[in-house]
Amino acid sequence: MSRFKKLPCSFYLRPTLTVAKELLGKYLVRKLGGKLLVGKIVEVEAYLGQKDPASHAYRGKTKRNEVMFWKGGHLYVYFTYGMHFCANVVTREKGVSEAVLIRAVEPIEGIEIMRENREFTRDDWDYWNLANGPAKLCEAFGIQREQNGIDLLGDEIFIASGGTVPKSLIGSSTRIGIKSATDKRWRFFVEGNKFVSRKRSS
DNA sequence: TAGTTGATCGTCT
DNA sequence: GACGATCAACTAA
Repeated sequence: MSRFKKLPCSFYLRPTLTVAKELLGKYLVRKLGGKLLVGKIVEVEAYLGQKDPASHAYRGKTKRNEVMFWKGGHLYVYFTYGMHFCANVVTREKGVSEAVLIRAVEPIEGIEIMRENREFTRDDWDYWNLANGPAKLCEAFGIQREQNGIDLLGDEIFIASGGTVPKSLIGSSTRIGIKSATDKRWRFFVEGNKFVSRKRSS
């Protein structure tokens, strides 16, 4: 799959807000059972560790958020609400607990596999609904607890270069589902893209 | 169509 | 013992 070129480690070592914006338009690639799942990233949120009251790492390192302190280029997967997983890309150098939450992707390849993973049965659910939310994305891509701490420079899961979204098309807003730090507009998404979460269908 | 709530459990206080 | 970086179903208007 030379079409999908893995991003180098250096991509993840830059400032988190920069990485967050540049992740838009890139491809999330997941190898699962010999099949390839690919989605274009259209929505992310930045979590700036100790500077950010909404971050898991705000109060310091714990067993749960340990991966956020690792070197950029790892995957931090956490379990929440008793039933959901969310995937983050760890950024910056080792010891800095910053990460980017991947909130939504546009399915590109392996759509049938994603359908199976999400157990789609209803015909009126179209594919734009497969991964337009952090927990749905993880379900569709088969990302669970075992993928916590995985190396994004490996072959199982990685981010591949793709189009870069022009600044004029990057929208920002407050982050979703959190109650603190609502003055930080660290959610970024592709303006007008129908695969972004929290958009009503019509 | 907008607002509210139940499901469900690992992690932290 | 309480709550959460969520989702989807349900209720009211």
